[in-house]
Amino acid sequence: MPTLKQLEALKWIVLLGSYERAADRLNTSQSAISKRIQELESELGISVFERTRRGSKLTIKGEIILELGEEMLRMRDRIEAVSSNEATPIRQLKFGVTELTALIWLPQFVGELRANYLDIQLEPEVEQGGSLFEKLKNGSMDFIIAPDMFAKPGYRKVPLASVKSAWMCSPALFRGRGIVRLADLSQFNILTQGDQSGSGLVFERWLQECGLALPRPIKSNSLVALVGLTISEVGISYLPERCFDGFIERDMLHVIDTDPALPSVVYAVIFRGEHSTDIREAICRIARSSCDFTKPVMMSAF
Amino acid sequence: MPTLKQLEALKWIVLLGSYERAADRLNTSQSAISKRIQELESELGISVFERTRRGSKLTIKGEIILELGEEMLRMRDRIEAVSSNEATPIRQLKFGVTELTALIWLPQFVGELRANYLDIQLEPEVEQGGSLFEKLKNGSMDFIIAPDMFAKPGYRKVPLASVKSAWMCSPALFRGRGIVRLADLSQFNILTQGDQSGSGLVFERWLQECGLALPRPIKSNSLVALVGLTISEVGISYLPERCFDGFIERDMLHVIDTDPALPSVVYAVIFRGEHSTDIREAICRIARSSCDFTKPVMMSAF
DNA sequence: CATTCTTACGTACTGCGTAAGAATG
DNA sequence: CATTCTTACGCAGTACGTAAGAATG
Repeated sequence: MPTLKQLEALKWIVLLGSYERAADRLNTSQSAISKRIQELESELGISVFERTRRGSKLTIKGEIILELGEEMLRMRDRIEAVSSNEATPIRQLKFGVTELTALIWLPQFVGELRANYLDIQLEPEVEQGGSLFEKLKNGSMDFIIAPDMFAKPGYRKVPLASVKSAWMCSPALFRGRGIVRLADLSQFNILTQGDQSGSGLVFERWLQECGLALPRPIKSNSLVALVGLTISEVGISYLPERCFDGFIERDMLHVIDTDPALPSVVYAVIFRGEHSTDIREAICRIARSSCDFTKPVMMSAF
Repeated sequence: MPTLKQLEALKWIVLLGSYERAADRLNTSQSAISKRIQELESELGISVFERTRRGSKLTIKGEIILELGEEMLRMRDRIEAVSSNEATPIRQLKFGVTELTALIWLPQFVGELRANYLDIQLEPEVEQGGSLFEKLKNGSMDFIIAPDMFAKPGYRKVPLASVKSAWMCSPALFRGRGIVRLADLSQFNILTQGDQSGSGLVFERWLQECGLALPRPIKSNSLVALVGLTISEVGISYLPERCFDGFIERDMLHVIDTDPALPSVVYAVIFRGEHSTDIREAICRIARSSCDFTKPVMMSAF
């Protein structure tokens, strides 16, 4: 069990180049630093430094540990920052959306938001539902627009729309019309968003319910990547319906109907804490009026 | 300075609902758990629990601290995992690309990769250059394809292509042809990828060199979001040249020529460690043959 | 021989467990 | 009065500093 002190020692040794300088920086003695590293190494059962000659160098694993350690230390700093900040001031409005929203109605939403709150500095981040929810939880976002499947009690959820997905592939892979049996899907490569994605989760549950084992899927965290890979005949994927009608018309994508159809996902505006405020209401109103998960998207370089 | 033990106690208290059960889980006494929480609170100078009645509830800050703490604990676990794993087995190939690559030539790349290495399970992640490099550093990716501006020594970089950016906006905002003075740009809202992005960094350096102060930009981490916002007349942005020619032809985007033009960014395949292997060479060869940063992208829902 | 890390050893203090006390419903 | 957290107190082991020793170039 490595401790933060050990990782902090490691960080400063690497940064300053010697145990002594690290000791100075941390207001302690060289021997203490030496011990921290020794304990780190003995507890992990590896060497973080290559103790060859004078200048010690990090081992491969040492570098990885350093990197993870630095991230942990940054989080510790954030904990301290959160603790000292009395009621964070009126910073900018940070919010998150998924790629689907970014592709379709984010501009509309941002436009209206800016029209109503000219003086607010917006910072929209695009990530998968799971990551968005993490960031909402840990306080680095003010609200998110995402599938509500990640939400637990303690959050204010305002539903926007239900989004339906369908299996799609390149017509070159499969052109069949009618309803396809699930077992027949497994002959194709499955392209999927990982379990950080709302639709990814839906898919995995659906798969379990159907009792289907899928052959080595290709995972990616990006919707546009998935669409591109699907069009390029790498495999089949489940994509939001309607949005890609442009591709279907151009015969670049083909919808596969399955019998237990893929379930829908409900998108919602989600806030930390269950209370309501004027601004929150305004955001929801604007989101509700701008949102549209069916507008066709065209994007093609393939 | 919170410690991991304190945060771990917090985590299990919340998870199991009582000090006692947390103590059991951590093989210690209730009083030890109580002390850890007390120390956590006194060191941070806040309360993490609302000590009302029987069932104590987390405070708002407490929830945020819990969340950050859990992330830290996950990282500690990863450190231990990295340390115990002797030379990770032949897991899947995890790699990262930026959105630009995902939009244009990722399918081509994945297709060729799969043709050459049928048995490998691919996992392409799409993120900004900075995040990709972090993940390469901390060992959660095998290689990345990104602007090489983040790389330090200790990495194998194989350049692919130079990508040039240009200022663009909706023709509705500005239609002027010739060369525009920089000062005149500041009348528009600037849309920018944050400093996690390669082109975002380039932009900020460029801005400093020009001595230009930019008026409250809208930051987003997503290229498609940026393009959408630009087309929707929210502001001007710097986008890769050529890729969006389709929009320019359709009069949805307009290029603004500036005098010190925006500098280019060199994309590269980047690996941890400077050595070369057969697989690495193969990856580079395939990347070099598939890559194409100029193919026009069409994507429109706006 | 100068620099840098490791070892040795005595000490101070942190954090622990037992057990009793306070709060709560 | 049962449950759950806090306090009190003595103990043990951790982590530290000083100072001397080993390695390296």
